[in-house]
Amino acid sequence: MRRSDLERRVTLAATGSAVTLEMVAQEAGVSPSTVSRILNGTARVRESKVRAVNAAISKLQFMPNPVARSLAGGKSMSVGVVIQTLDSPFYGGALAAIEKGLMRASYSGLFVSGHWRESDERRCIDHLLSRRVEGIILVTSCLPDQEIVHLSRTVPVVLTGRSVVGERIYSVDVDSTQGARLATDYLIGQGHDRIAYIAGPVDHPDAIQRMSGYKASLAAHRIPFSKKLVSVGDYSDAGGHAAMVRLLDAGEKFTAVFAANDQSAYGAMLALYRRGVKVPQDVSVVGFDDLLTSAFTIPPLTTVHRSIDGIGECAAEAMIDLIAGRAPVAKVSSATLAIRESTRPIRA
Amino acid sequence: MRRSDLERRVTLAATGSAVTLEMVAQEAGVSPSTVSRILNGTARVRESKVRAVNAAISKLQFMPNPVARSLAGGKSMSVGVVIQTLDSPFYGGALAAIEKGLMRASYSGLFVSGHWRESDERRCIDHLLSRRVEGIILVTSCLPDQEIVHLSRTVPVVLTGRSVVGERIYSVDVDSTQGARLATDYLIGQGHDRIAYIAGPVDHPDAIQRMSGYKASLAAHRIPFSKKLVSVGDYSDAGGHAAMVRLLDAGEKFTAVFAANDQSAYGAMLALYRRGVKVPQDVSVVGFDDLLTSAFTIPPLTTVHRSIDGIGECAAEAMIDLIAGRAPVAKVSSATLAIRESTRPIRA
DNA sequence: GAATATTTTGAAAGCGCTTGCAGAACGTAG
DNA sequence: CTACGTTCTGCAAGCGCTTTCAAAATATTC
Repeated sequence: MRRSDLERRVTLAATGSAVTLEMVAQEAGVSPSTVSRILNGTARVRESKVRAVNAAISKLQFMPNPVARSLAGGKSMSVGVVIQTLDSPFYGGALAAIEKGLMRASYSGLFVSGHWRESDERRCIDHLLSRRVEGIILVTSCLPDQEIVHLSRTVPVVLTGRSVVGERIYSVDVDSTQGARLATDYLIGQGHDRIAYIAGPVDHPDAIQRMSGYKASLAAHRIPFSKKLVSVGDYSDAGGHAAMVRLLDAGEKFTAVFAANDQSAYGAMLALYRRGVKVPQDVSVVGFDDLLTSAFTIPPLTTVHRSIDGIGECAAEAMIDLIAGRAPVAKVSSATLAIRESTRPIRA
Repeated sequence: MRRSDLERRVTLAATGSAVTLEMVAQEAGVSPSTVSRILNGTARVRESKVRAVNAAISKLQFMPNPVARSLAGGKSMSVGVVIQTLDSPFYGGALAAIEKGLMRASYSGLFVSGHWRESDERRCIDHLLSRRVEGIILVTSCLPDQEIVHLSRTVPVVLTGRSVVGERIYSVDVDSTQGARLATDYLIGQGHDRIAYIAGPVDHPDAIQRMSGYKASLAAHRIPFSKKLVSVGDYSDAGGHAAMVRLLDAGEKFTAVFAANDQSAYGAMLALYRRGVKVPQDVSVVGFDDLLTSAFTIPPLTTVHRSIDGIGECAAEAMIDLIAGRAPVAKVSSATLAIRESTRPIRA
């Protein structure tokens, strides 16, 4: 025996269950292989033995050791999830949904955050790979396409918020363009034609989509696009605030603002409030994401709603499919507009 | 060979790195044991061999397989984190910090959410145990003390937001009482004496602390406590909103409100706004938690600040200590008040 | 320089499970 | 009843690493 009895006992306690498959086999009077086969359904086994083994399992309260299982079978039953930041309500929701979807297939998620930094993201991926995850879900990754394609040669990849094509890649693309279009259309429908836009980070694929939705809507309604009405934020409250301040300082007139995400909208609304500009009386504000809190801002925010849960679960399911070698079936619902109190028709 | 070459190649690809410790040993001209020893620093090894091995490692780009490591060494280098909900900004922050702290000791976190349900929480714990986590961090668990003590016989436990004593239990207790006291004291210092309180769930240990801090402050300033000024919420925006509506409908007068957490405060402020009550002109509002967004509400919220990051990192460090068999050293900074624009001195 | 104390090292036995292979058990046909 | 085809089932060889034990190499002492 390698370890002293005491040590061993401690380890056993520390690992939860000391019951091994071998003990089950012995108890049931069959060989370990048989137990394994019953556990995994890898072969037909005589009914009587199945019963004996099941009895032994519940009697001994056996729980297969996933670590050993991974080592022997080469699969870890876990998938890595790279998220940019855990402390945003938006990503929190996505995470919760992914966890749920993964759990359902009895997979575990290893969550790590990349902080919007390519280098961090790479490190995270390495970490996950070293943990032998069976797949990686990239939630709004900031890595270049090519690198993602490369990664997909090692493990299946699911990514959200952007679209990359590849054999073992699945993009849960939420088509932000359409959502942005929806928001802008609505504003225009309410009579606004000087609509400011608070953009997301310029190099962010998702932000680019949103911007283009905004532009497309303007174009469709023959409203000229003006650079002066665009102020770049960074998807954060603070960024939205600063962007609005810049807009206000520039003195350009507008009756509505479309912010690339809810958090930017929060910041923008605060800046407006500080300058004594009333929402929605003087300026209408529309956000994007429909965070849980957005129904409770002052005033409650009109915003583009996408089912974060839906996206997360879809990503998880797609990953399970990919791992199983099946082609995932797409089915993300499109964006809708949650109309609340931060917008109103422009007065004639 | 057990698998066909093709299969094997696929598996290798799927697991990231095909380089094994044995290959390194061969390359360096030493035995696997030696490589292992160098990797883990478990014994002195001749300098020349160390160099050879390191060279081989970097040449082959070897990454030790944590799965094999776990199986052989009995440790999984991962700790389980049970959180109630991922989509609250508060918990998100805690999570991020825990992840960071764990990562620093090259541990991974397995995050699962219990949804405030005892049964879910138990299931999560079982899941984590079956994954052979080396410890479990319970973020505001709703399990009874006794069950936690029991769990600690299996793995070390760190818990936040409440205090349970036990040999392998460490409570990162944040003493919400003091924070609540701070907030109420401040309001009183500003001349308020009719201070409403929006409580958290009545059976929540943390909520009980906050409530008692509120009461203690009143008592210390000889202000009678009135049940009529207390309205129970559930820590959510919606709950805070409802609680405030009830308060307003009851017609009880107050010049300030202290909400048990920021989200309740958001809801309360919205209810106030809807009734045309101005914050802070008519009523001052104080929250608790200092969520990232709280600096961007309208008006920016005065709130009790506790370093969520600090708590999370502290929990992670304590867990590492516990796993290593060391006694964790406590060091959570106490709460402070972030004074912003939702409060003001009462006019005489 | 022999004898002894130390430090390094390698061989080998696992960790708990999966799985290829071949033998055992059963069934069926001749 | 023998021969042959099917199912079952057990044996044993790993998965990649850690660790014990004892042998090998080196250092120390007289």
